[in-house]
Amino acid sequence: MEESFYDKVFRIVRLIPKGRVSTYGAIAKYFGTGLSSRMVGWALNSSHSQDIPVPAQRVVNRNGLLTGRHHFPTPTLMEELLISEGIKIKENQVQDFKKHFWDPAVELGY
DNA sequence: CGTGTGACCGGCG
DNA sequence: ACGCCGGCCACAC
Repeated sequence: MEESFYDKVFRIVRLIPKGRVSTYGAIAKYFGTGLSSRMVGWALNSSHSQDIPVPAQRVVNRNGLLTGRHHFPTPTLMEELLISEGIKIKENQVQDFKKHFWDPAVELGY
């Protein structure tokens, strides 16, 4: 069973530690510069269909903005989850985003 | 089989 | 500094 490109994305997202956040671009880059960031968000669009919960709330755009919050069951759920993990959110924006940033290419060692 | 779309990113005017 | 445009790959219709 080869894992689809979705499963790879889900796996990386699940590897994001609690209290950390990552970006679509960072994950896409981890796959290789060939993959565009759009694919990451698109894959996450199917995350709801996965039996294994995917912490998609930890994935934000490079601005630290919770762009994907509209795709959650409730638009406030994403913010609530991040706050619940100790991340501070202000106006749909991650505070100290750079400090909470988790880069798979670095943390996982490329 | 071709077109459109998508939770983005980076470059250029 | 800001706004607009193209690119990039995968999947659905």
